[in-house]
Amino acid sequence: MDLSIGEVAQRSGLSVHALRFYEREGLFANPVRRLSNGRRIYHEEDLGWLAICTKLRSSGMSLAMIRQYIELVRQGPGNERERLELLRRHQDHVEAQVRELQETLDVMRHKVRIYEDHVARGEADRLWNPSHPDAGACSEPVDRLCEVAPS
Amino acid sequence: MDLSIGEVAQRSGLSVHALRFYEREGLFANPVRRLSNGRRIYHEEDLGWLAICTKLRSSGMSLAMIRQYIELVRQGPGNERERLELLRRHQDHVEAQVRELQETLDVMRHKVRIYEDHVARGEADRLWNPSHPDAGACSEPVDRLCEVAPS
DNA sequence: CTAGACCCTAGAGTCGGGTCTAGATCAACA
DNA sequence: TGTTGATCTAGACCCGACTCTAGGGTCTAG
Repeated sequence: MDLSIGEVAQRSGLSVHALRFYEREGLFANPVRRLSNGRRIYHEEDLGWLAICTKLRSSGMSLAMIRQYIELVRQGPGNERERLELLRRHQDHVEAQVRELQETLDVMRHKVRIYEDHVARGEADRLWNPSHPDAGACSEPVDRLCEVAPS
Repeated sequence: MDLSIGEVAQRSGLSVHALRFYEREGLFANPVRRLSNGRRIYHEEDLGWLAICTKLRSSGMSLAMIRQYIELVRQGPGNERERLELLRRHQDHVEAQVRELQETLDVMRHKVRIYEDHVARGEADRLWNPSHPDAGACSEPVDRLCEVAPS
């Protein structure tokens, strides 16, 4: 069940360019083999790894860190502690990201709700306009727009 | 209560370079005023906006999208629906990110737990080694390493 | 009066992560 | 047989978001 680079691209969602690039960057667990004519052959398991890779990437792990991990794997047994440490570090990192995003969501939801209210009431014209000539008492100052805390 | 660019940099966590860059990119709600000698003066409310800006950035909103938003604000009232739409779009985006990160976390926790188990049991040497000469029955194939689903 | 801290502009450089191009090879089909 | 279409390599290019440099001004303290 050999796969061409095109098939792998389709099934992994990465471009053929990206696949070649990843290979150059040493991101494959097992070196990509070639047909006698030089063309790459991949296998199902490469797709599995690419799926993980993609997840790691989309969670902000750099290619450099992925390479580090896969290098440890290629070195074989004996460095499990290091692998574990690396994984834990990224896990912490992702957890921190989630917390940050949740905070941002609080802010966003707050702002969205306020806009919804005012748009719904049709009062929108008199609000949220820091520099309108008519600003006066009715419009909110810029720092209203900029409030950070959702409460 | 005027603030110099240096003070704003300190208090916002952005570099003076970044502040000038943001200004060029049109990311300030109200245009940054200058002293007669050309130096920028900022105010407290700019810090508020910068704090939001930073949150938006760290949640993956591009400078281009932030500029779009702030341009709507500068245009004054009448475009609240557009602002709302823009905010909602980003909110959806952040929510999707959180879901993705949660999935990634499932994978990571799973892998971490397995590594912990095996490191703890001191059996680590016989596992996780796709290419070791000794591989045989004891070691896990690469696709074990690459499993995606945590269950 | 001068040193040092801070600021200015325009524009070049950097970095990560790809993406694309040129020029060549090769297989299959009409 | 010639034309697709997929692949190959090396290396150039791109984009976003800064970051830094050069060359200069300004302010304050000693």
